[in-house]
Amino acid sequence: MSLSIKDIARLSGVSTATVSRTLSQPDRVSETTREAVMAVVDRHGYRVNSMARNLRRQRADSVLAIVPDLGNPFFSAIFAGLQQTLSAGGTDLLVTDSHSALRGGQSLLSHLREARVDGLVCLDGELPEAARAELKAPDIATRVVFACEWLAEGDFPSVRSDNRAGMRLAVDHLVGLGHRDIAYLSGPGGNVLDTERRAGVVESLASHGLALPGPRFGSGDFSLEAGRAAAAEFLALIPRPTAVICASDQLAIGLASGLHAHGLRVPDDVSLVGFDDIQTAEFVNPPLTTVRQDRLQIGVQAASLLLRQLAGANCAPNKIVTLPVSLQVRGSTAAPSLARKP
Amino acid sequence: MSLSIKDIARLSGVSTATVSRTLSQPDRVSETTREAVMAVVDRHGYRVNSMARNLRRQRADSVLAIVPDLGNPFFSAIFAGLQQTLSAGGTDLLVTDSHSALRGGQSLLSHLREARVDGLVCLDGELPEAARAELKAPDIATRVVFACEWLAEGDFPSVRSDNRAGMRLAVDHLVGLGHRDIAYLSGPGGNVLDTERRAGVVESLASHGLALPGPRFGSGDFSLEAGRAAAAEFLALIPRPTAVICASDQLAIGLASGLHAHGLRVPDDVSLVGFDDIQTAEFVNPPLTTVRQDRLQIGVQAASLLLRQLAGANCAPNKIVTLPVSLQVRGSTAAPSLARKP
DNA sequence: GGAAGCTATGCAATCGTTTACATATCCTCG
DNA sequence: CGAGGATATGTAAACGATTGCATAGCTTCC
Repeated sequence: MSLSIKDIARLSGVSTATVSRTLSQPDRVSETTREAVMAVVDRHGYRVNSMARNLRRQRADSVLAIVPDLGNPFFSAIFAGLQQTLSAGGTDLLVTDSHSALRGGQSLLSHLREARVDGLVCLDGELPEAARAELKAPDIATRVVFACEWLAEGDFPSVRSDNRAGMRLAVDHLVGLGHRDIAYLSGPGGNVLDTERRAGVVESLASHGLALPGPRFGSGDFSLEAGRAAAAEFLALIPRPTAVICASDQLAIGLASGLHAHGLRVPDDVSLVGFDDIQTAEFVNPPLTTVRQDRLQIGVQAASLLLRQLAGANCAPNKIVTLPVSLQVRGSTAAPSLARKP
Repeated sequence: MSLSIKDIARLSGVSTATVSRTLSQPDRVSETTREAVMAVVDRHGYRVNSMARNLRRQRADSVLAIVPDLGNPFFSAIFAGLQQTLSAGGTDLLVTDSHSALRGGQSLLSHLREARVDGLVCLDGELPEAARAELKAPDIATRVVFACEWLAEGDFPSVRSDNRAGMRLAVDHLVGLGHRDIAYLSGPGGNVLDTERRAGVVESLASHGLALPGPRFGSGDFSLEAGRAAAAEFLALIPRPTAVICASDQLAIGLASGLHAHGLRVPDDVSLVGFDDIQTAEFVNPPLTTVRQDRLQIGVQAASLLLRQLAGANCAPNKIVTLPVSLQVRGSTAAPSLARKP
């Protein structure tokens, strides 16, 4: 079909070695030769065949990002960050979701094992046990970084937001407004983000001499529906909290909608804080006060961490990059209403 | 590093040819041999090296999706659809955005030309002239499909929503509510979606004996900011329209916010219709009436079209798949207020 | 019993590069 | 002038699979 390096060599009267060198190490050939070869290359629009090159070089020049759900818009900005950094280094980005990666008993690592990619950016912290075990093999572990979520075990390098600091901002904000009865709406049980965020809330409340109301509040995932469903649960809490910190924006938005359906107003009756700062947060009514994660930056950092790792700069074994977060104060939080106190 | 087919051959006492056949055409080897080989394969966790296989087979088993902006959450669902269909056929999904694909005078096609991918799903209809020209080369054109957006020229296969039908739904809805002065808020000039949607509006208005107000209204992109900026422009329209159909949800949401800032209420003073049905549409206040595109399905169809194309089923040269849309009626549209008429 | 047809396997070429090593040319310097 | 060191290029062996062709053993059937 298209021309190979042999054709170019023949057409320019040199050996394939010289053509190869002209293309990848131009200063290793004489100017005369270089110009002659390049002329032929340009005239015919020759491009090296990356399969052959990769086979020979034993690298794929690409990495795979695994997310829980490709359809979740939360990840877009992270992809943008990954791509931005990777493409600058000539590396391609493949994407998949855990579900299809694991379908049919497939290994999470098939891409790695088949040498289709050089490394993995894993954005899913809830992998099945079998997958976790595989990741820890010594020749694999050095090619994986986690981002956003991570594994409690295993010491993988990872990039994450400062979840605890975020919750401290949220708690301080609410306490500053005068709230004392503050609840935490949980995400998926066992999820590392949920665990971390809850711990952050507990920790910060404690520093104000406060504590969460007894029972765990919320169950299910990070979704709108779970938030909506939690409204009924909220109504049963005694004493009723004046503010709720939610494990995600989706939960907060869902909860707001559920509370509204039960006749409660935000922030008049209940203050709400989310986590993530998804685009929608700014547009719900009232706009959601939330902890903002810099998702683009998570992508950028994860990519560059992985790239360094692959380059053999095995500098820090269990390196963890923690990114700062900020509180976006909007309309869903206000001082608790005094009327309800007595 | 890891085992090659030679090692497996040696360990199981057969030739590499037999190992290869055992793995890819199991019925071509005897049961005895198959079991012996598979035992060795399983014991050592052997996986074929895809670089070598791809080089030999002259295919990459992967396709590249090119979007205008990876950070735009609009594309998430499309990626999910693409991935879902591709992975079922053992094909990988690479993603990039036009910007990085074209950076540094790179060709849009470098991935194709370098045999890194078998085909392209292009979701960007606003490619620079040079890129368009390249795409039309005969050996390239058969490996490309467009989705969402497309090129007016060139007869590429493409998957798209029924933009005109969507606008007919919008117009009929508004006219049914009693609106007669309906404006169209344009997206980027020259964008094929904008052109098509505007034409849909014009066409449908005409069938009701109506027409757009004279001057083009709106300029810039599909973004929130452009919508917000268009509010001032809207106020200058005489007579002032009672309803606006926007080229995208983002534009509609931005416009709503701009109008609000100028003291106009939606839908009391102006009705608004968007296009896309992005997640946020449901949560803005008032919730946005909009034309819903099935983005997952766009992905699914685009992937299967490309796969068929690559399989050589050159059935339909300039095949166009048009997907149905539906109108989501929400709170941003209402009958025009009578008070303003006189 | 032998030709014809299967089935199961092996041999070796091939895919398109990169690169270690060898070679040839030219320059420099004592 | 000849040794030694650059510099520029070529030769050919990988990289790890797939597959056309050849071969050997077995059936089958007249």
